[in-house]
Amino acid sequence: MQDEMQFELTKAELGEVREENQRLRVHLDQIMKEYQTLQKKFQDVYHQQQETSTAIKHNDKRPQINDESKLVFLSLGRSSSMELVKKDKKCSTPPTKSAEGLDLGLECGKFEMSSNTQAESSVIPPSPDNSLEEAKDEAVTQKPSTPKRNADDQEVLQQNPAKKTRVSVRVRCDTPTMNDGCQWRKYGQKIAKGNPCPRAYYRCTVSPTCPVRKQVQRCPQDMSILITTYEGTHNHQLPVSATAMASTTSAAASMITSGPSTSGSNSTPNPSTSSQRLNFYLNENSKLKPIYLPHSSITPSPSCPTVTLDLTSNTFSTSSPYNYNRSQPLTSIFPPRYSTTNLNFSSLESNATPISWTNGSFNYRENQMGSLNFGSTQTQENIYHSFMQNKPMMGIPTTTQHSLQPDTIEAATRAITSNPNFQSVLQAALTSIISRGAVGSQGASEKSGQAVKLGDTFPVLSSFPSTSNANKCSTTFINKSMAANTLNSQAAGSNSLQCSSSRSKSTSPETSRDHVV
DNA sequence: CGCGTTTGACCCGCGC
DNA sequence: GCGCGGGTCAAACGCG
Repeated sequence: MQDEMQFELTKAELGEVREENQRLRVHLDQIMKEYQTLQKKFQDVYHQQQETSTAIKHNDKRPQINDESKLVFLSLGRSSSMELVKKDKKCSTPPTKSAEGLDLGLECGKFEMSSNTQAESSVIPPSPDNSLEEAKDEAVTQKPSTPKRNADDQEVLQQNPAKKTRVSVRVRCDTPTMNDGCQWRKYGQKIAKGNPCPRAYYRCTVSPTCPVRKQVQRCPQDMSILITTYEGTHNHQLPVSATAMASTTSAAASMITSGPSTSGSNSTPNPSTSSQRLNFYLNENSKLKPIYLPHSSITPSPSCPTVTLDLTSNTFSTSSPYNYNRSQPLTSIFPPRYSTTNLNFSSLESNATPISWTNGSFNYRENQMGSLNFGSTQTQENIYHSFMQNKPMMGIPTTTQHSLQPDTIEAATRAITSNPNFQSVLQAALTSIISRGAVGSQGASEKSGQAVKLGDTFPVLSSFPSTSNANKCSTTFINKSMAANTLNSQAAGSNSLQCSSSRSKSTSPETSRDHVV
């Protein structure tokens, strides 16, 4: 009798879960429709803007940057760099609508990134199921196995400039090196000029033939900042814990390698070109729709392109992310021979540090799990706001939230969902959360705090009609998603952003396969 | 003993 | 051509 009763109960529960799933699907469809409508609107608006900017561009006599000389500066945290703060405060050019509040606007006019133009502008073909790491792999594996330099090497370098792309990561870290999950062997140390701190040279030892090297150096301006520069791409399977950083760096590098076919002319270096536009293109129905990224600047240089991911905390005190001087390059802290592009994903909050390297590990603050601060992430209004009120994230004072325009959220969503490179960066960040959670909750049940926290992070999911069963359902959904994501990023090195909130809104065919319903 | 680090020497590119 | 500086090599050394 008891068994029968339980069977009936389970049956009823199953029915409820099915109903809930049904509701969720309807809700998802609705959101997708709304998203498509909004995206279409955005396209129209952007198309108009593009026409205007193209006209301006044609009149612009500034020389194009050299493909080989790009240093992209991605600030995923909040940089304490005074230079950045100063530049930001100086900025005067009004922001583009699409970038409002996001720090995703364009600064570097000639640096255009497009997932669609990757194949054209780069020798590295985009790989659908491999992370951008793979793309870099192809470039790097062309290197001679011997580290000795020779004429052939130089030839290859010239033929394949993308191969020398570097990714520099700036993080606050007390330990001598940050633990990125990979195995490194130190093979040299040098005192670089202008920096009292020695620069250490490491080689990847996971595979004896792995060409990847990294340089670790303290920032001369702020000793607490560790600058790790990665060069090359692993030609082997990465440890799970290493995938996050690897995909982050490769994604960033891919931004460069997928860069401008439009910057073909190798003009002479000109500081005036520093204020250029950094375009992320939205891929929508085969049309390229750039998103503008502020805090980006490029100085032409013949040197190898370097991407800098700034994961330090940013002490922006300005209330507007657009009050920077667009004519001012951000290259002051970098050698002038490198061009720089700064992609600033910083939060404007002064007390929230989403990413930190503590004890040598790449960590998101526990109390901010999954909180990717693109501008004022805490203020993802509408669907987010009620969620936040009900379940404010620990450590994030909701009372001090900045007001974020709805179109800012839309722009962010589009940026995330439309550009694979951007997605990869985010995916890497998320992967780091996931892998960390996996480590921290080994053997834990499906309803571990990790999963719940991750679920909490995604407002779309959390805003779904919720019942007690629905919660179970959503949690399962999230866990499955996350498990799939982890698998994707580990095994296949998926290039797409494995973010539930994004996925639910994505309409691109490339990402549709990631939809989990 | 094996592995990783240290460190001085060497190589090479670049600017003058 | 020369000097400088970044990057790499490899012997010596230290540690488990």
